[in-house]
Amino acid sequence: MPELPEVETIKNELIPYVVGHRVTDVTLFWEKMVIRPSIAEFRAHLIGQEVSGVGRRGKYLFFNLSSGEILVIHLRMTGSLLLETAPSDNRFTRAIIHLDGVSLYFRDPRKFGIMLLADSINELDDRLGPEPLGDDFNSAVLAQILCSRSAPVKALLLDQSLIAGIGNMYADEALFAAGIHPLRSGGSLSGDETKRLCHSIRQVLQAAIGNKGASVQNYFRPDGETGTAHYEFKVAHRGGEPCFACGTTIKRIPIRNRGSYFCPKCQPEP
DNA sequence: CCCGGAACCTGAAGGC
DNA sequence: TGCCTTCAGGTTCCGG
Repeated sequence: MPELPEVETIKNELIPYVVGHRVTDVTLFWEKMVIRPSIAEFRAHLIGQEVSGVGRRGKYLFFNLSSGEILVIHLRMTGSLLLETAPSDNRFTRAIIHLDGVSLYFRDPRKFGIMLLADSINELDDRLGPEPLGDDFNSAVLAQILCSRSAPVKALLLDQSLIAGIGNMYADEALFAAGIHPLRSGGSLSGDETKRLCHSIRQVLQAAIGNKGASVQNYFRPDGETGTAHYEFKVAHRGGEPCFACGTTIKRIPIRNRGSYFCPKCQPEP
């Protein structure tokens, strides 16, 4: 599942291959993935443009185009962007962005991924909370986000309009690192707990970027390689296994229809 | 505004 | 062996 560290890794690894190159053609095998404008306009606006930069906002990846427009891509759950000349398996290729010199294959078994053209980055900023690794994110900001909320803190961490980029895996990891039960209501956290959670969020995301992301299920880097961040998971996807800290069996419960993993001893009940 | 659940999708895994 | 059900989760939409 591409979350912030995975999208950051993809961005970093795409830059040397696409920046300064021109879009020569766009092939679409699953047209519903283009949100706007129309298919014809999407292709017409894209073809001929030079990619002047690649960026990330939350879990969104975007390409700056010489026209000033922005190509926005969201990989959702199973999407990947592969730099290939001849993919060995084209079953799940939903689109190909042809550049002079290289082709970018948008692979997505579940067809949840999307692309769209935007006039500016402001369109993303309007619906997204602060970047958790940005200078403007700190425990005071997090306290403001969580206070007076009755929803489970896990659900709040997953709300992209509150904080941008945290997904199911890293929400579980950050809550474990801070020793906070995922069902605790946002408003119930003490000042000390909020500080710990803020630090844990940043530490967990930064470490995962250092490991080039976590390859559970369908995440691949542009060269087809996997990341190694999942080898360091303490609770995520470890249901039924013993906690590394205390030996207690890691539990899994549904929160907002998401599997939530935690240690019942290290993260005491609300 | 706030909260929770369904829908969008389809491969993989487990049950019988 | 094979059919059926369930699970996976990022985002948006809808109802209370």
